[in-house]
Amino acid sequence: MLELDNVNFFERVYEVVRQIPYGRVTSYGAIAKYLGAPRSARMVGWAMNVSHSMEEIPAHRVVNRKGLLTGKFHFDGTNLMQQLLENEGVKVKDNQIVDFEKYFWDPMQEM
DNA sequence: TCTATGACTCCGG
DNA sequence: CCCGGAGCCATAG
Repeated sequence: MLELDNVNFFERVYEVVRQIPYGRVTSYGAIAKYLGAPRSARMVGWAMNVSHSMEEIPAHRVVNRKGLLTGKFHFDGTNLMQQLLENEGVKVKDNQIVDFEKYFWDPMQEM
């Protein structure tokens, strides 16, 4: 069966996430909006959920609009997501990125 | 087919 | 910024 557009949507999500520079972060909504589906931010999250079993996607660089590590619970370790971000020089406090606006990477603006 | 759910976001208070 | 409520939309059962 030929894959539908929603599969391309997933592939595009992965591609955008891979383009996130080292030490930078973005939000689900920004990616969704970049892909032309600003209302499908949740689908981006779903894409991340199934992506961890595929190629190595830096999902830890994708957080919600508040810079909160909402997906940390989906990582193996309890604080693995935070550790990965801090390893890239991103400060994380109480499951939230410090100076989120400073590290924010907007695909619409940067690409 | 319908209902529930969620790694979201926006809006009003 | 915090809280509660509503909108959105693909997936699971």
